Amino acid sequence: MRSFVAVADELHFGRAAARLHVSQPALSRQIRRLEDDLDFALFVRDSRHVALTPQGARFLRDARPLLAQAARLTHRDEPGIRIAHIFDLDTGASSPTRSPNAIPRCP
Amino acid sequence: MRSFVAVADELHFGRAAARLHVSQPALSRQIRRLEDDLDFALFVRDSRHVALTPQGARFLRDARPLLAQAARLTHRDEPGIRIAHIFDLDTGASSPTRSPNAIPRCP
DNA sequence: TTGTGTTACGAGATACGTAACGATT
DNA sequence: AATCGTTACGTATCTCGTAACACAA
Repeated sequence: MRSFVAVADELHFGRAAARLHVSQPALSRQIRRLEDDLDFALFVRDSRHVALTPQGARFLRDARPLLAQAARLTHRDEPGIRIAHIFDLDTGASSPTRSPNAIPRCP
Repeated sequence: MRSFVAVADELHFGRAAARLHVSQPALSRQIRRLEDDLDFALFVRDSRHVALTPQGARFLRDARPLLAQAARLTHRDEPGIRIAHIFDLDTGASSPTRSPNAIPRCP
């Protein structure tokens, strides 16, 4: 899906591939595989232009927030700023038996 | 993440593996890989009990809606009911040049 | 001929299942 | 002894990058 969004942004497989640090054939295959999984076409390849299909545009609208949320999940404490939820502070304090892995990422 | 939710539901690797139609070692590796990617532990394995860590519980709260949304994206027209958005009706009608692939899934 | 997307193909990485292991009850 | 999670190991599958191809401007 990340690859799909990149291609949808660039509307150009070469530039999208460079942006993703992947070869153009690999990207082409990724998109085809996604289309096979979804059972509908995401792009119309005009062999000179790349355009979103209506279904591709719809998928794009839903894919962006999903990727954003997933990124938020995965790199939760990556930046230098720690963000905590009051409930987490609570749960963290209520079971101080043994911190499973205390990785001091922000010294 | 689907595997993680299964284990979190069952709190038992064997049952979760059966539910996912995968072997127990494979599931164990999947969870470990996810923990490695996230850089924090999701479960505490007591060699007799499995429990969520506070961070695992937090991850679970966020993972469920994300998976639900992803499933909605992937099997959009799977059931017998077709759901359309008014904007999609519009976009579909505004470019009737050529339907990229018209797969009549509901005869 | 140049630019762009797609196939072909061999190589490396990934993920699985079976089997063996360690720990706990 | 039984149960439950993990590690070892060989194998099948997947995915990549390079090279070759097809097609249009």
